Amino acid sequence: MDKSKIENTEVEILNAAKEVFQQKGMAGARMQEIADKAKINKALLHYYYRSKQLLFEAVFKSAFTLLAPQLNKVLNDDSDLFEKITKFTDNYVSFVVKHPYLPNFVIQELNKNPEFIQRLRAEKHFPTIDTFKAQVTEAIEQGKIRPIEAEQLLINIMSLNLFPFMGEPLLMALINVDKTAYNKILLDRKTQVADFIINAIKI
Amino acid sequence: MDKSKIENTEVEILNAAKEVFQQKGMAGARMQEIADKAKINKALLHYYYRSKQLLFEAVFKSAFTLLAPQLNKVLNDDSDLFEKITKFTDNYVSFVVKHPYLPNFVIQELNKNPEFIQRLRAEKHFPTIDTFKAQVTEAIEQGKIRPIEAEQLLINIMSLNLFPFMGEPLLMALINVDKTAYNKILLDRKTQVADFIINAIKI
DNA sequence: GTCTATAGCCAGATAGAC
DNA sequence: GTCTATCTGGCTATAGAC
Repeated sequence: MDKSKIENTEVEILNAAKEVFQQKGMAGARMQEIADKAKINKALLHYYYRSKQLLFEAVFKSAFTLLAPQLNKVLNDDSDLFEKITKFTDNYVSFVVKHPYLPNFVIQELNKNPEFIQRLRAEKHFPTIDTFKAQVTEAIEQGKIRPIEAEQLLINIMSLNLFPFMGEPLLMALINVDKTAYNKILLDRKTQVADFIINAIKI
Repeated sequence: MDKSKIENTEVEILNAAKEVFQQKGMAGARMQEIADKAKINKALLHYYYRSKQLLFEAVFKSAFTLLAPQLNKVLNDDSDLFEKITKFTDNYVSFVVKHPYLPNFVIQELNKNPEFIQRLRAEKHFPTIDTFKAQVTEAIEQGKIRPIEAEQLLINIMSLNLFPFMGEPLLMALINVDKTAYNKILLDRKTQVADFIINAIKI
């Protein structure tokens, strides 16, 4: 009744594969390392997933499925605009603490295979900007925020939230702090990023 | 007197290697592809650079040497704070148009080899935050901008400028536009990003 | 389903002719 | 300096025993 007995081999492999692929990417990942992490042998990887490519695709799909709802919190949650921004920046930091390599993995592999987008778009729950756009337009008309294109605002929100994690080593070097101090800075962003954005747009 | 006759083989190789490494990363790059691009054979790559690792390091160093002065424009240019932000966001877009894969390459390889930072720090012209920090502190004391930590402001400036390029496929999908429309949006950011930041901090 | 052993391929690196 | 040919190791994938 141990948890590891309940989870079957297929799941063990997928979890190990997530770790390795997300840290090393498709090109850098090694089937041997995944097998070692899953405490099985290489042959079993192929028994369950046929090829490295298919195992990778399972990992990628799973990663995107986890990331998409996070992004959707800005786009298709029906709370007030400022509240959404506040909740999103708070939530997102917590999400990345749990899955530190995931967003960067998704973005890098999308960069290398832009055609993945076509396939993802077919899935249900693929985020769309329409609701967010209407909300921004309305807030502008009501004089609540300065005029700004919804697309630009969305890019800004995403940038301010995703980049501090993706660019961590570079940013740590630039601001000249160690990992502990940098983590403190990231936690502060849970509230500071929303304040920054709201200050930028509110009238 | 053709340009390609003046440039020697070593430079041709480095240029080809830049293209391949910056697009595919260390793990994904192939020596054969670099040789093909440089219109020479694989043996010559080793003749000039000994190994893939050393060729990669030459490319990485060259890339960082190009990127560092760009980042320094925010940190150690002695113009006024608002003016710096404006100039930086304008310049940076132009820079990435010329070197589309470079910033992402540097960041990804730093993520995979955080120890590179130690070596880079030894170089002269490594960007430091001190001047920028003093400038932010002063602007706050003078009541020109709201209180904000210089580190957070720097992270915000970097995020808003670097991420729209690194996350292009993801952002294109989210805001549901094609490459042409997205490029237009990026060009608009030349001025919009600075406005956004200044609105966020000015009193 | 899980293992060991190995086939087969591909990439980095080298030898040696010119 | 530049080439062709080849070595060597490592990696994906499969065969086949249990």
